[in-house]
Amino acid sequence: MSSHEELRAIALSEFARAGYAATSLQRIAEIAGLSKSSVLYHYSSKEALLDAAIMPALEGFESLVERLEASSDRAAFIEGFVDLLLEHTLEVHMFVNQAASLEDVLVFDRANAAAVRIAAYFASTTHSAMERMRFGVALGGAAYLMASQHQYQLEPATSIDETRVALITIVTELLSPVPVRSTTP
Amino acid sequence: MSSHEELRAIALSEFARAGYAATSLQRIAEIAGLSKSSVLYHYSSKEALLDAAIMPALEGFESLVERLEASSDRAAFIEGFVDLLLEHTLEVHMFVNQAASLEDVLVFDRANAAAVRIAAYFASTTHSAMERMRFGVALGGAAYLMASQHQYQLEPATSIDETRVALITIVTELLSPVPVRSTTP
DNA sequence: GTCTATACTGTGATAGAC
DNA sequence: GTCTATCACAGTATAGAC
Repeated sequence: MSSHEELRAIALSEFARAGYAATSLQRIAEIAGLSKSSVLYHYSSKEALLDAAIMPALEGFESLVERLEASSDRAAFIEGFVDLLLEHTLEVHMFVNQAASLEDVLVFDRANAAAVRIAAYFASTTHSAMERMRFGVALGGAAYLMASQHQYQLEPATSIDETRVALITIVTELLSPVPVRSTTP
Repeated sequence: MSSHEELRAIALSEFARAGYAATSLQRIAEIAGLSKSSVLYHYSSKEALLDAAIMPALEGFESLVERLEASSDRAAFIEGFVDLLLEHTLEVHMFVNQAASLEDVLVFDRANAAAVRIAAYFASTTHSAMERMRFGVALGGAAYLMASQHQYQLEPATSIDETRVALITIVTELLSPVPVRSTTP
């Protein structure tokens, strides 16, 4: 692995674990076995390192949103969303845990904007506050679950496939028209 | 409002908005119209200020967990949980967004521990991975929704009461035995 | 491509005057 | 209770030798 790629991986892992602000270039350099200056040779600034770490996941996310807006295919969106969560655990963790505090960073701006577009899309398909909140709980909950599974390891190791199927099921249920169970006796 | 209380309120708001690490004592002092030193007269350190900001919400959370463990009353727990979310929006926002990066801070340690106790409680009542994930999505999603509603204001101002009822409904549905809709035609 | 040395800024915190 | 002055330190970033 090139120094470039290795630094990106280290940065992503440390930014996700300890937080962007709390992670110094010094620490990243130490883990890589380099000096601070060498790190800054590969990436011209700390923020450039953050950009590089997040970018692939961000682009996947943005293209997912575009496909949803173009096709309105909800089932495909849900599958793509869950797959994105599973594939980019660390980046999701960062987004969930630090998007708020990094709102002035370009790459997080774009991620936030994409999230807003999803919210706007679902808001435009319904006028019920109840359904809008179901969307929020579903997508936020799935992302949050992935983010925290990465933190606490108390689950008896559910397999990736099992996780994937369960998440798709739960999100699909929440995004479907309300079953109105109580009013059909 | 006393300086003491005012500083606590400012700190909570800034920590939640910009993040703990990214908020300097200087900034808090400026907002309060004081000097850094005066801030440090009221709270002996930055972390002491964080403790004071979070403590009331944390105690409410811990007592909620204790009541759940003692009574196993799920409905009461869900109501209490949602009410806690609505009452302590800023603190929830902080917990969701920064618990990971502040794990070495005492007050967040306790909050994390309480969250783990909830997860352990629900894990002990079922052996199905599917149900465990439903718990995670429900509680995480509700907390995440509250945290992000505070960020983006794109919702057409859902009332507190409406929000409360919707959240309780959604969480209750997710924590109920799976309806198995597809296998009962 | 990697290093040492350095500049500069901002941080949390302390001491002591008022 | 609030201030100014000062501290020691860590932060990002740059310059230049090798």
